[in-house]
Amino acid sequence: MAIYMKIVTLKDIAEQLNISVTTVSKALKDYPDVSKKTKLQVRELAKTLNYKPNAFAVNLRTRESKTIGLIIPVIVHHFFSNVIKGIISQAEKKGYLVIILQSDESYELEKKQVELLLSQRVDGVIISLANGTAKYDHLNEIIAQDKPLVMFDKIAKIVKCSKIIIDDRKAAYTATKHLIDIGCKRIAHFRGALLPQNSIDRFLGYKKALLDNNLPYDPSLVYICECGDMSFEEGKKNAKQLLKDHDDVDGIFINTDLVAIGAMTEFQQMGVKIPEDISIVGFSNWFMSSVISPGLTTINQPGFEMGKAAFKQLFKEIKARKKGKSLEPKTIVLETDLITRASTKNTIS
Amino acid sequence: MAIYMKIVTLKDIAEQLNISVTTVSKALKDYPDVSKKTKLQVRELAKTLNYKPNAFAVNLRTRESKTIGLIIPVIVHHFFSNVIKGIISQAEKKGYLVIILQSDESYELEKKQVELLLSQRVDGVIISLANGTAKYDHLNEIIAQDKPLVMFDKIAKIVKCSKIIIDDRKAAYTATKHLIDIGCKRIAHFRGALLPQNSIDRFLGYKKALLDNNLPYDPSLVYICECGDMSFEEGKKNAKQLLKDHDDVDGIFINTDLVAIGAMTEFQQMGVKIPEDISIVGFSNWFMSSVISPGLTTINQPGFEMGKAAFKQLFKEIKARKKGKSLEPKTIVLETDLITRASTKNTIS
DNA sequence: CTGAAAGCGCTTACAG
DNA sequence: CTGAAAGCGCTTACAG
Repeated sequence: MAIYMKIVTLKDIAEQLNISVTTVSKALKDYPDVSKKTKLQVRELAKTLNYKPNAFAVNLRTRESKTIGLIIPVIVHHFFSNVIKGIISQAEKKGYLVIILQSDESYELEKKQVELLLSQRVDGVIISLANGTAKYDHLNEIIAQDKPLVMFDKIAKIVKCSKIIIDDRKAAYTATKHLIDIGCKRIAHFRGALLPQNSIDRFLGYKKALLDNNLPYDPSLVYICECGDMSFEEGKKNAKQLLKDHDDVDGIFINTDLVAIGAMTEFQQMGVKIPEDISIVGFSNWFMSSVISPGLTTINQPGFEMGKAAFKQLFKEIKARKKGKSLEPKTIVLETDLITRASTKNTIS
Repeated sequence: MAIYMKIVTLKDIAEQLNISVTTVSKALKDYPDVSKKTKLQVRELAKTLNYKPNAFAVNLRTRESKTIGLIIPVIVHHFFSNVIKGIISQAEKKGYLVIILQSDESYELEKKQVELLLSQRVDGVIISLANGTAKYDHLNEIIAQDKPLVMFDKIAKIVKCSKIIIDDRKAAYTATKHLIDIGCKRIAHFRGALLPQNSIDRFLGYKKALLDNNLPYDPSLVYICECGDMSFEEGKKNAKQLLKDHDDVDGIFINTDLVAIGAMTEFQQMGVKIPEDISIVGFSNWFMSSVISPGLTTINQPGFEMGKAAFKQLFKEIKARKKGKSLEPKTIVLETDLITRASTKNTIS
């Protein structure tokens, strides 16, 4: 019973007005060499018939789809979903659509997804690497096809493309220094996965803060996670292990809030008091961290801004390519800050 | 210095093998009327040259893009990001890509985004309506173009398309009944926005539970939110107002966990004890609700499953259309359950 | 088993 | 100011 609309093409408009398809096309695109009268007629009819250019044909002709691809490790994740939001909002402003894929921290999946996006001929790719990614052929293929590629958060330094990051080493240094400043002497670190550059840098920042402040660096205080993406559980597990291994730890710098919250949950169940017995600093500033109790001191990582910056950079590179230019890869470093809450002792009070 | 790869077409392969483009195309698609020998040759060369069909051309010919559109009110949202994950994971299995747009609870934006998706000629659309959506022309246009449309969570009953929902009325009834069972006598309700069907149904479930259990229904106990998407703040605001208006309330059924968490935060700051003074039940079972203290009793809403079901239904309809059939719209109701935590008094202990 | 041809719906260089 | 023509890279009905 529904009234199905016929899909209108340039040809339909041309026939109804008894002019050529060429002229219709030009009129709609406001070419200067079409008479005002014709333009008006064409536009009016196009509106009446609800004409929409067939994107498939336009894509084929113009060799661009106004669509970009985004690959992220996890979607249900405060930081990453903020990045998605940033990318989408910025893309929409410039008339671009975003195809989103989730690599689930798997290199194999990530590789397949890059292939998929390339075969869909997206105009560019934004990616945050899976923890498992240690080979970069799939990324180099994007570059070899002369397609813009922007990495953010979990990057590979060796890949020649633009990157949007924070200064992970500095942020981790600040986080650890805060623990030192409030008097912690034995500071552990839950670093998460081994591979990603940001986890390496955060570890280095932690270590440097210790050494700069005359605290010994003890490798047995650093907990690595071989697991996949079970952050909350990982925090609980590490916390339990830590209590067995070391009874003298008085502070922990934990890579990622979700892990920190897992650890706090475990500690509270075991009767360990935060911050009286152990002070905790997280990383990322998930919304959750502000509503749990005690509130979690953490490093604020600007997800939304990273997303915006990533798309802006990608867009610049897309535009440059259209003009036949090629931009030098650029690395943009966004600011972070320490947000102190009740999970670390307040020296003032 | 980078080695740019030439993009290979069927024509390139055909020329190198001295056969026709037709045969190459058929060989790659494993048509039965091509000799084994030719097929082997073609495939091998295609592989060597890293041939990838030009999706733009394929789309134009086949009139489908293997891409669907998804419009959701908010991305940074535990429930919705789970839905996204469900849709993407299912779509990937079937070789479909997903373009995601965020309506920000705005009808105007949502309308524009539908236009965008239609002009991109996606193969189908999945949507959860903005709170502000009260007109459905844009949705009917999708249907008029004979494109599959699936709604989930925030639906419009009047639109003739498939829907994936939960039994909101029943779930709200269960939530309210739980408050009654543990002895609450004056139960308030934060219903959120006025328009969306699910908020209406949840309100009706709340009301019915009261009446079925001989508790008077008092409209002044129902708090509506005219604001946009500021859920946490909304909870705080309502909680504050509630304390001013009514000092006898002993239970609240709050639409959406995030609002509930805002309310709990406010109550704790005001010295109101949960659950001793007021018991609280949320809706949606955000991860956060399990780690705050006290834990929030809530209704578990299966976001991931909803996403999967939504794509599955859309896929069925896409397939049916290809065969020239048209499926009757189907409404799928997923199960929910009550998860009791410390925010409601435990009658057993 | 192979291939010439038409066509999907646009855009644009070119001619008039 | 207008339009015929070529072409983007495929797919497929049809002929041989």
